[in-house]
Amino acid sequence: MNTRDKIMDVALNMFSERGYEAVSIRDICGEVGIKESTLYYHFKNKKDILDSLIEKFRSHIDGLLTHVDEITEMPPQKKGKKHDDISLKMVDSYMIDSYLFDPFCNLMLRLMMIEQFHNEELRVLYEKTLFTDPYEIQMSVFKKLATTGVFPEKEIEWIVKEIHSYMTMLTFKYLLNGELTKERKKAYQKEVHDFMTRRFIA
Amino acid sequence: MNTRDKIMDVALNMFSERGYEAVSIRDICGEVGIKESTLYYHFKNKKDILDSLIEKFRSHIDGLLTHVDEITEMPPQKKGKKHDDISLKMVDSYMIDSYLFDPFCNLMLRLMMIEQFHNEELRVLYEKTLFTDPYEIQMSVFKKLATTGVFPEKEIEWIVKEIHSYMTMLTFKYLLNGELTKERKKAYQKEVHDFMTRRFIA
DNA sequence: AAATCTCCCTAACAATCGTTAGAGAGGTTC
DNA sequence: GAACCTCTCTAACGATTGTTAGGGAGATTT
Repeated sequence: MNTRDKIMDVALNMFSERGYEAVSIRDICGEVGIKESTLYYHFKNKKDILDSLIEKFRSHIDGLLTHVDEITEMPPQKKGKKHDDISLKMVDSYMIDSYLFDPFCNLMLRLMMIEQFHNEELRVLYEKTLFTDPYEIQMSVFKKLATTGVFPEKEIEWIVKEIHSYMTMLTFKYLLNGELTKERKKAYQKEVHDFMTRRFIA
Repeated sequence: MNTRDKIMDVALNMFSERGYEAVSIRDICGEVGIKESTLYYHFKNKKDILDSLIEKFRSHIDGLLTHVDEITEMPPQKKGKKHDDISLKMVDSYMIDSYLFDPFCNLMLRLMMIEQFHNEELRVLYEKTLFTDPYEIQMSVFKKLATTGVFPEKEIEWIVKEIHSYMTMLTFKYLLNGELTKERKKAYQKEVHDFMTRRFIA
């Protein structure tokens, strides 16, 4: 990892725990192992580090959304296959592993959570990433499932609201609360599984 | 309002927007209209302001929880009265007006949200106030409703989980996101009403 | 071989940080 | 009237903040 990436990595870890203003250039440089003036060779000022992190996150998210689009264009599942398979697969693989649990994304979500109240740009990104996008993705997935006839079309809106609210609550409870440990990840996954099982199988 | 209360009021407003470390003693004193040394007559140091806010919040919450206990000891509703009346009343009056919408509590919740990642005391309080307590209160209310026979007992756990997750999601989406405007409050209340209506009446 | 570019350093700048010593004005108690 | 208490002030302290000027070692280009 080059110096620039190292700075961004260390800065994100510190920003997401203590907040942007509370972290000093010297804190970051001390952890990276460089002098302050070296940091200013790679970034024009402190704000530039934050902006670069936001930019990196935006393109990361764009990549994920494109990927989700491809997934939902999959041909309909074979008959006989339980319909929770596809939804769980989508939810597990894309929403969770490469997003909520992904170390970079998880720290960025924490940073947005912390900074949203005095940084309008981050507030908008926070709302989009945690509320708008997941809801629209789930809606799109379930609308496609509906065309295969597994749900009555008119119930879809409330089914998605139910899933979305449950997963959002769990996200705040387990993934954006304290350190992201394996235990929290397991607790999160267990609750999602229980919910999906009860809602779509039992 | 005396000087001490004014300091706490201004400090909470600033802490909840920019975070504890990012707010300086001079910021607070400038807004209150006093010199820094005067602040140190009322508080022994900066941390003491935060501790006093936490203490105030704790006793505020204790009062609310006691009140909720009294409410749930109400005699069973008359037959024929729709069971959503009581739940909506409880939810509206106690969870919302005197908690989530209450200016002091709302700012404290934002402060806990911001500081939870590097203040274990606030993290624990945050988890209790936003997740544990509301869930237990709702569970207790609905268990009492069940004794009147309006719900099958065995479904209660999932009914409460459904309500709790929905309200938690809405709380983060509308009440702990941006400025707490009348529009957000209305949007929150509308979504709660729609959910309750659909879930328990339609 | 000379010149340029890349990346890091030492050393310092003015501004701001949390905090404190000590004084003074106004009211209450001996 | 002297002593005391409550509350605010002026003025300063050492430490830390973001940032910059200028230099040097090593690799690359001319």
